[in-house]
Amino acid sequence: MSRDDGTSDQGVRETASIPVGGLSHRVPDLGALELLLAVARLGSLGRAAREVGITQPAASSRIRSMERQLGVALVDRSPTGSRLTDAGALVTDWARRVVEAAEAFDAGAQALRDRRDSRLRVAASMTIAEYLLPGWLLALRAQRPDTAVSLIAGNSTVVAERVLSGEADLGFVEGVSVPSGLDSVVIAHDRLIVVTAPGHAWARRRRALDAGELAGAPLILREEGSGTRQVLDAALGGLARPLIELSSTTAVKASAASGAGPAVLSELALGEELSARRLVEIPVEGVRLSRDLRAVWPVGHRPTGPARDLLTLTRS
Amino acid sequence: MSRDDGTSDQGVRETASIPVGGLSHRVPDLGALELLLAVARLGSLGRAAREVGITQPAASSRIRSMERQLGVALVDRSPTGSRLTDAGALVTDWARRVVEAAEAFDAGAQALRDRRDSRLRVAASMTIAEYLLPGWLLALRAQRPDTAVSLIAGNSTVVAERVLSGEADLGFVEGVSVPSGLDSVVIAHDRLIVVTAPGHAWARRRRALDAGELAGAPLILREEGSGTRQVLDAALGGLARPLIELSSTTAVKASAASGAGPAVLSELALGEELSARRLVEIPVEGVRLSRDLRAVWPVGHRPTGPARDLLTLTRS
DNA sequence: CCCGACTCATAAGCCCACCTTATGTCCTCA
DNA sequence: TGAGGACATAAGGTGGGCTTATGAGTCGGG
Repeated sequence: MSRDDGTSDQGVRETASIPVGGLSHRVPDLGALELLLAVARLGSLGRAAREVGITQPAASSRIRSMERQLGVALVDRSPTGSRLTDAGALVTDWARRVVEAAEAFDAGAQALRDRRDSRLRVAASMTIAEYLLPGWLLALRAQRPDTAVSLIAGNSTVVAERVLSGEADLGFVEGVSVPSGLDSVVIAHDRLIVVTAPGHAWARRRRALDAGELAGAPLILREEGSGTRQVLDAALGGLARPLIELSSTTAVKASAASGAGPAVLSELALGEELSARRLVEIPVEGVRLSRDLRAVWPVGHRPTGPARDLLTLTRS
Repeated sequence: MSRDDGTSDQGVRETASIPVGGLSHRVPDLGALELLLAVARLGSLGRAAREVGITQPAASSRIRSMERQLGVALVDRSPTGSRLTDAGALVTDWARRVVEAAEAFDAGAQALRDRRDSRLRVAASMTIAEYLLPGWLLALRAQRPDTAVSLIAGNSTVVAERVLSGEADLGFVEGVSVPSGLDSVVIAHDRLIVVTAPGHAWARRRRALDAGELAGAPLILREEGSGTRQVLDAALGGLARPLIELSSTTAVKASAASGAGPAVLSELALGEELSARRLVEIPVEGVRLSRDLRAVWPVGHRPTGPARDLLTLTRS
């Protein structure tokens, strides 16, 4: 009420950086987005309200304030029910992606929480824990809703220790060699790929890059010591030449997308950027940039119960 | 409208609702996630607080309550600053994806808001508006922070009308033929792909599917009338055999991922599912499942100014 | 023809989550 | 050893969002 959003922002003085003036003031909260999805699915404010556990007037008001916030009518109300407007359908689709990301967050966080006494204890490398595990956990939850999962993240050594000591029922590691004392199965392949902004010269090449070209070109990279960097250095024989070194995958992606140069990243980190063409993949040949992702367990003790379910989920 | 969602939607019970007891009670709100990202980046609660426009005690309390909610310590506080714990690093990465989705939501919503008088008015097909445009707008905002964009979404006919009448400065359409009176350039290719759960028999095939096999197999599909369905029917000569018909792309993905059968979807909708191997692509040959995505403008009036900037962004 | 069941909207009041200001404690560095 | 930064704690205000209670429009059937 007191905050009428006029044409442009009310004085947000903020720091120098260009973007971000408080996302949370312009984007409805997760509860509201969930409610919107429920309305889309159920065709009625009242039923949607019941589904998310609030009363009908609360839902009505919440949708209305969301419409005010966005400046767009989202639903057509009628005495027979509510349907999304065209704009509403679009907004709902965007909302769905936020909610899906939140679900992945939740799945991961929930596993992280119950360090102890969970029915299924998983140890995983950072990359796997970060990018793959939340999705697996969502799938597992769909099959076995009552399975509590706990997660320990660390490097291969840590994972091996936990699995061997029985602190974890199942482990996931990346890398070529399997720690001794463990049986394993390959569940996927992680591949480092070279990407550039669509406008970069390399994006118009016909030929694939060869090892020499890749090693000779200045690249946007994660800092030395990161897993990604290690794989790349190993593949090139320690020759990778950094144009910039950044400390987060996101920073590398943003930098490459803005045209600063070619970057090398795990394909796991690049789902949307590639399909939306914010970045394009540059073929490379003659360089071994892929490594296996493996599930591991103590020799002879094939996973059973929930661990076996999870393993099944992850395998092709 | 080539859209749907809703008409006889009421009957679709979706997947048997899994758990969901209110995501928003288990996931911190967007403001808290933004704050966490700021802490990760700046290494200090106080500086992070300043960046997001709150006071240091507010930030302290907010992070603390987030840790209580998640049951995990996220940051190591010290008199010299704050660093993420291991768990915190993981949570921050998951949080980043939520925030990124929210940024895309915001970019889209902002364009949707200013129907009138914006400096750059874009008309786009539903698919493009849904999946590609938010990303482009984020990129555009990075280059030209002060460009206000408005968006009209509709089918090819609507887009053509708006562009020809001057109500839109630039249009984006999908499909083979370009409406007359418009010049165009291909900016990307949308491809329908066949996907299954990793455990499905097709996922172990060696050979690519041929048209006959695809036409003969019962598929999980969007309902008749949807854009996706039209392209598929055209490619197969109207022969697509539905195993289930669902009214949203998400429902189709979920159903396929749970192993119900093979599905056919636009690759734009499948970024993360593929890289996380929740779904795997089944190669197909002998069927034309791709269509061009084109930018369009009135014959002879090449885009200038912000429209040209946007166009440049979208092209390889 | 009107009653019951459904839809959504409005009004009034409560409550808690979150913010702010004002302090205190600990550490580091010059 | 004192200045300055970083975080924690305490007390107080405010508003957003919830609830209950009610009203109004539409549909369909006895």
